[in-house]
Amino acid sequence: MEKARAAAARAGTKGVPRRDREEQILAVATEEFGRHGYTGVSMAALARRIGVTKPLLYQYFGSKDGLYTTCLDRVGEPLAAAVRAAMDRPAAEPATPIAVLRAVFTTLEGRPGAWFLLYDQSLPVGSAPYGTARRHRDAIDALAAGGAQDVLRAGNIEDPLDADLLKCLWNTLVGQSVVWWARHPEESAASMGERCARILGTVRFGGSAGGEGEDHRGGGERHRGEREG
Amino acid sequence: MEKARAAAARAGTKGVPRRDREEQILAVATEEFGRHGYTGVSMAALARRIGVTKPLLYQYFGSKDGLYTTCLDRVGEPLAAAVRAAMDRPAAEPATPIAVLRAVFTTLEGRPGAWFLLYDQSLPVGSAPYGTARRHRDAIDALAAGGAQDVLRAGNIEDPLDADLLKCLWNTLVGQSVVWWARHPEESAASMGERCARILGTVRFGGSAGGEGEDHRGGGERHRGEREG
DNA sequence: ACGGTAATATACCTCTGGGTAAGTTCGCTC
DNA sequence: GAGCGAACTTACCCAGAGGTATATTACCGT
Repeated sequence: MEKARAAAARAGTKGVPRRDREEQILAVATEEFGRHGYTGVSMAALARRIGVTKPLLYQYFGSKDGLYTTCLDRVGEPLAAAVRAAMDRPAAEPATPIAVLRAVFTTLEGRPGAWFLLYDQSLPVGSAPYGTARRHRDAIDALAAGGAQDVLRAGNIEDPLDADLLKCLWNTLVGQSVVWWARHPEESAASMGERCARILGTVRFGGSAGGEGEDHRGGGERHRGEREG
Repeated sequence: MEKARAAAARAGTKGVPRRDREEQILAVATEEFGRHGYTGVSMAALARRIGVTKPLLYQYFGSKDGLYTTCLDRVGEPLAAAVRAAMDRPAAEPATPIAVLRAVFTTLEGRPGAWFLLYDQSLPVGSAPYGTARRHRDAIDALAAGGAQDVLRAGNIEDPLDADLLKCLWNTLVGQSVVWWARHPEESAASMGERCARILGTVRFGGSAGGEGEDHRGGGERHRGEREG
């Protein structure tokens, strides 16, 4: 009886301590969620990829939401902290966008796909991960908003909508550079920073200076609630 | 007998011709898919939102994949055509990125969320929509790649990876401006174009000129297959 | 050596979602 | 105004996914 059992069923411990397993699970889960999104990853498939079974995931993280939320916190908090640190310059030199970019790269070294967890479209609206992701996004957005406003004011633009748009634009710029990084694993955080500095230092939109209206001041739009979907 | 029937079961035609229904379905589906992604939209929920039932969707479009693919084609082809037209300038004036942006806005007027269909992460890898989306993305990417290379060459940068990164960056920049537009429906395509021109004409990354390495020539990296996930 | 507990598996439940078969009503034509 | 095809619906099937109860094994301190 034991032979058949041992061959078919290999239940029981594998000698991996909980902390290690959790770490491993979080690493793989972050990668998978980052690649396929929340709804695109099934717990069973995830467990299979890790080499354990579903109940283990539930025992350790309670639910899919719990697992996702944990992954989310593990990336969102360091990220916001890093950005905040990069923008808290001595005030002599204005916080350059490149510095922020470098900080993000450094934080995400080894797990670039993690960025996506914050911007996952497939999160069910109203779910716990949805709220958590939004919280983290908002934290980063608030920082980016300040920077965007500074940049635009330097160009005589006061329209708050312009600033909001620039903020969004910048955020996805950061995001996409991370995405590109994820597809080029041979790059290090440092080399990514240099690459971006090089590129962004070169681009000039629209040839010369502003488009068709220098010294634009917008104000017609009242500030609205900013509530999405 | 007829009263109870009429109240409970309202089967039968509603007098809407097939073409109109299809158009209506495609409009709503595009919006929903754009907002929640492929996996985030269920056929039943979609049908409910339209005011019909599931089998009708299947009768008209065959499958969820078929519906999504149809939506995809309805946005991807005009988009690529518009971008191509915007870049096919008389060669005197180099195709400005802003012109491309305006073309995209014009094409997407009234359905800004449609952009997302091309970049939906939640598409099951290997599915028909996945392939179709990729085809359309590639078409646009090819156009963007040319522009990116031109821009970088103007700044003495030859590294093909830099060009590829800039291409991706630009694409998501376009995408995000569309996303922002979707959240600000009071903006027209024209006003979006102006707004973007204004903003992009103002931003200067890194203060002055290039970052920390003028006249960079990269070549160590061989050109690779470029195959994602 | 041994019992307790931590680490794991099997087997199941339930609900949702893609997809389908067969029936029902309307509008138009002869 | 009878009938035929197009426009719909109700009611169902089945696979897969989230989640759980319970059994099983291995490590570890005594």
